[in-house]
Amino acid sequence: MIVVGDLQPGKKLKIDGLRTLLEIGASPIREALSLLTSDQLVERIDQRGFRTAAVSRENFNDILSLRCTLEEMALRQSIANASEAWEDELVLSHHRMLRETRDHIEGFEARHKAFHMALLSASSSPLLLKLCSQLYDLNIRYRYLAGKSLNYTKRDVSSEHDNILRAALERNADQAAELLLSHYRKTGAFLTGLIATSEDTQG
Amino acid sequence: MIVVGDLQPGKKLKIDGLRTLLEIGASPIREALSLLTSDQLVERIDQRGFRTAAVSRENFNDILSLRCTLEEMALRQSIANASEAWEDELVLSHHRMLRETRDHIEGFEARHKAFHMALLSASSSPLLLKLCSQLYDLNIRYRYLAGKSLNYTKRDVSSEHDNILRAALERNADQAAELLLSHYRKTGAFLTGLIATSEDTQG
DNA sequence: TGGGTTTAAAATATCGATATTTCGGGAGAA
DNA sequence: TTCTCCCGAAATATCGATATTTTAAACCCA
Repeated sequence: MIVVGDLQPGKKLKIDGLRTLLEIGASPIREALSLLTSDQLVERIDQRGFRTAAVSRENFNDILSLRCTLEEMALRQSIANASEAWEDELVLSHHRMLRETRDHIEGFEARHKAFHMALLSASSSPLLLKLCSQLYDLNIRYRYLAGKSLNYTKRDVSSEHDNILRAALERNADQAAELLLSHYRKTGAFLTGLIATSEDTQG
Repeated sequence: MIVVGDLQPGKKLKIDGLRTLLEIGASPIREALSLLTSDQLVERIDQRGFRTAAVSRENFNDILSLRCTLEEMALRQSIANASEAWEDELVLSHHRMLRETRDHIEGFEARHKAFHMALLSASSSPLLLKLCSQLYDLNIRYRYLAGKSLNYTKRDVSSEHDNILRAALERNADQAAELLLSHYRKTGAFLTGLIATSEDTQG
């Protein structure tokens, strides 16, 4: 709900409110919020409860920058360790993403993440993969906040994805990394503009 | 307690045991364990409770590799943003570390971390700093596990620290980064050997 | 004797309730 | 009017207890 934007950034998370909303006790909620705290999606304040992580352009650029560094690292490792099983999974996730794009826009985001994680999945570093996954979620949150309306799926991401896929399958790490980072920075620059307008809406 | 090694790696964390040990209720313990889960210090298993994170040479190298990448990035940012306040804090933390080395070995680790974090502290990326802090804790855990006996403080780290400090104060990012990474990799290689012997002791 | 099932014990996850802390309003004094 | 102090309301953090799940042993049957 935080990622998708159902809960406003910087908003106070009243446990009692969530309790009735989710129809479960307070303990599981506290536990969930505690977990999300370390994922940077929830902030904890002294003895004043929890709130959703604030958003800002600085924070967004921070995420984007880290993401580029880590994903490039992971991608190069992944290509270096490439196996046939990895290839299969990559092609499969790519196809599923395309199919989902046509049929139900709903599941696209999940497929999109699956594809990007598949690119990195042959990396030998579990820690790195986990960080990339977390940063992906932090980043996607901004995309949702910028407005689900932005039909960014219609841009030219499709061909970008195709090119990344091709480079990866060709084991061309340099090109794949360049394309991937370009892909991120392009959407990043696009979102940065949108954030500027809605910057003051945070509590 | 996990970092220092009071709780064995891979060991099951019985809530009731911790409850009597720490003399507090079960709820705070669950919450603490949940938080540590995202810090990679505690692993959660389906409905079977928690356990301390397992250790392995792969995991150690994983941590070390990420640490080098992220700290270099942070250090370069930090030096780029260097201010007089940063200089002051850096020199201060370095001096405190030296003083603690002479007087009470106990507090050395805290000072050591403070010094290393001070090096990075002028970085413009809060996320990056948080990650570095987490990775530091993961790394230091291995040092404790390898044995507190290893009087590594007597090695030659002191001069290494001096050189890093000097390079940082001179705003020589390249040299500082090289020295810092060399510093980590040297102790890393040192620990890797020790880990090999105690690898099978994990539950 | 060995395998599979049942059953009891233990541990976990959740719930309801209490105590502590924080937040906001209102009364009183300068 | 404005500042301070105090009190009441609300929310949080913790506790004790219950229910669900897991684990391990005991049992029965082949």
